[in-house]
Amino acid sequence: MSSTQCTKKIALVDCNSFYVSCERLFNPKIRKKPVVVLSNNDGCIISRSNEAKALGIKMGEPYFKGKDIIIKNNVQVFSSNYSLYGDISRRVMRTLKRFNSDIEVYSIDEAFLDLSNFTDQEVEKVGKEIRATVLQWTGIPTSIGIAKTKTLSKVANHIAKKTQSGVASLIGIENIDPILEKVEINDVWGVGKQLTKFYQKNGIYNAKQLKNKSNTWIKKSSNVLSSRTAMELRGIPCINLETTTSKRKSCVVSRSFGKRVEKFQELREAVANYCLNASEKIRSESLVAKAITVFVRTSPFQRNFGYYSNSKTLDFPIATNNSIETVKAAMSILDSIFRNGYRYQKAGVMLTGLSNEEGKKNLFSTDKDEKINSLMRSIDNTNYRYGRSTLSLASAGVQKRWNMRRQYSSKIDTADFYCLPTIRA
DNA sequence: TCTGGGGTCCTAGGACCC
DNA sequence: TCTGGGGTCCTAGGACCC
Repeated sequence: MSSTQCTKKIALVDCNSFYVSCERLFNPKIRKKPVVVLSNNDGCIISRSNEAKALGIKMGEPYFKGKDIIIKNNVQVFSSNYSLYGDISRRVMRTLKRFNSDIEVYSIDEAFLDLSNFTDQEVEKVGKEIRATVLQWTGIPTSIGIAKTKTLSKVANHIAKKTQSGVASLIGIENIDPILEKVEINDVWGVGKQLTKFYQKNGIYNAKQLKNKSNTWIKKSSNVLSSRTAMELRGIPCINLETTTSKRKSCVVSRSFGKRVEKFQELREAVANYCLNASEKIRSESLVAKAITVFVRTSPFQRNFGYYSNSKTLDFPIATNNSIETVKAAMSILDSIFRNGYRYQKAGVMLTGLSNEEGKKNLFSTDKDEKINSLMRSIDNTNYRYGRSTLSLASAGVQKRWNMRRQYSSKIDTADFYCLPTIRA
């Protein structure tokens, strides 16, 4: 059997500056200009155009710290608009599925594709075709890296980002050591801050050096994940393509507040709202939760007011997705972890131990449960039709002074007819 | 003044059982 | 007085990803 037939060929398709590219779709005026998109609450810079990167604006930098450069260079700033990005993302993924229906949607802007069916010679051409098609059909520019393993396709993708064609393949290259030598250890997929520190202390500064370390040493001094990374750098696939979407195991809704919150009542409202969102989300996926965790905290960056952070978990007697029950549990947790005299910056709700709804019925199920379920269904339907929080619980409040800031929103809604761009002939 | 949000997996250590 | 050893399960915390 020739090597062409038995080696895997994995492509990683990554959208370039994804959130910025989405904003640019509907706003041609900002196409060649420096643009950034901010995180929730307009807190950090989480997407940058190449022009913005060239100005030295860093990924994840707090907005207020980058403001000087931004104003001086007339950088266009946008609050994040996740319903828009989610919608564009689905279009991109749908396009990719035309080339291979078995894709792994890895994140909102990335997907792995199995191109093993193509020959070594064809694969780069196919990559270019994928790139051109996505660009033509969705308007989103991508970079594509192709290699024998996922970890190596990440490496290839780094290289693709710097090339004119936007596509880079490591397939068919006899010795990739010279390439790996140029990849800094912290740029390797699976190597974060802590591992970088650890590897550097042990004389490992680039991908080639990690590749050549013995597996037993890596496993002993780190863990199995790290040895998998090293194996993948050697071209041996250890991380499978996850083409079937598995049910999630937890659901978190948490937000930083637009203004610091000090009043118990306001904190209660916020947590009740997060709880409603989380419950609705798991209901929409036919899941029930075994337990709920609530956490609150003050800003970790401004400790001059005193730092406080606490969380607590409650188990439900019977797994549930009923908002009335989750809110009640959340409120009782909050009662016990709230401390007076702090300026709260963030709170959140976590539903854990999720499982399928069908398993929920048991000896103790009653008619009352059925009534509550149908109530939840009609709340969800109404909110779907007339907008979120048309129907809510009294504890969720109406003022929402704690709501997040979104000062720079483009307000583009792909589901809204009036937001369609107009084309003048 | 102003520092995001949502996931997964692994490991160590404790509780518990026989 | 002497106080084993091995297994499982659960959880909290940490590290990583985008």
